[in-house]
Amino acid sequence: MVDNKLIDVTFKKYGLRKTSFRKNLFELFHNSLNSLSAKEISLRFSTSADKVSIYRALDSFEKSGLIHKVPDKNNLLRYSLCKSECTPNQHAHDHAHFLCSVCDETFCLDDFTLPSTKSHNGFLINDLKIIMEGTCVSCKSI
Amino acid sequence: MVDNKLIDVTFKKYGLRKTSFRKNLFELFHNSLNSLSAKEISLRFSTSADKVSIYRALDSFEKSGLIHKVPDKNNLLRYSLCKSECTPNQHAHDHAHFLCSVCDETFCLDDFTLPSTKSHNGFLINDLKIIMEGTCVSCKSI
DNA sequence: ATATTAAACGCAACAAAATTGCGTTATAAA
DNA sequence: TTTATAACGCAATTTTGTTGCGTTTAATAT
Repeated sequence: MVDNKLIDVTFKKYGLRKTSFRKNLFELFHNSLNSLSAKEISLRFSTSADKVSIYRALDSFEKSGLIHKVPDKNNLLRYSLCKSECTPNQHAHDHAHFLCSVCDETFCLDDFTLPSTKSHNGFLINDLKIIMEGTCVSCKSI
Repeated sequence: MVDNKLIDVTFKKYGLRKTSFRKNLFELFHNSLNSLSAKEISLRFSTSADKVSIYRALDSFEKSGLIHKVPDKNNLLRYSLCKSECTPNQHAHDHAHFLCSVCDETFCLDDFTLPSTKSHNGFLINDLKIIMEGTCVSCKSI
């Protein structure tokens, strides 16, 4: 369960309306160790949430800078909670993403440092991502 | 236009049947500077190619090691021609991928070296990709 | 050259993911 | 409390990719 104060502060910071659905969605992200797809979100809601609301909420959360897209093994839309430093315009994701070949989950490896380059052969680089594939900690030990 | 000898050699190497459709598809990849999605392929064929044939050919080309999946800005299946060193089992893609925010195209940056790590915090890394976003050379100069 | 066999084709149907439209409801601000 | 607007929820639609299956075509053996 997430503290009401955190919800207030967060929603205010990101300029989001506090509807009960979006508060639940935020809680879900907050309590999830890794990323979420629309389908996973749908399954985790007891009261069946409309998929359109899910998609629109995700879109809105992303635009505000609260969550960010992460890669997915099956090309699904998939999101993770942003770090507190992120703003709508500037995301501070200096971490790598890890896709587990066994469980298909996506993990953020927060402490993996990315190379910092601004351009390469005339290509202007605004954003650089590292995506790893392999076996995650949990699946390794099975 | 691609030389018939190249087609012969390539299809033999990768164990592919020389159907007229697949020869055209190979030519298309060979003449493309960057990557192709199923939709783009479809549009580039004058004689409307069946989409199922496109998907199956792409799958077959990929499995043989002739082409490889590249990331796409809109979560589409997207492929690029492999380097000659690639085999069905082992791909030698030590390059970064660049996604242009303006034209949505994906480019392979062949000479961008990737870090080589085999594990991180208990995660076993089989494959590591770098994806850059920004403005490509062509779009920059517009 | 011809027959054989197995892959590739092409069409229809299907499935999953995501989007659009629109009238209704709920939130934030005036 | 009123008002403007964002969010909701339902249906319908679009887009992307897949499966099934009978037919065709290419590679191999005869």
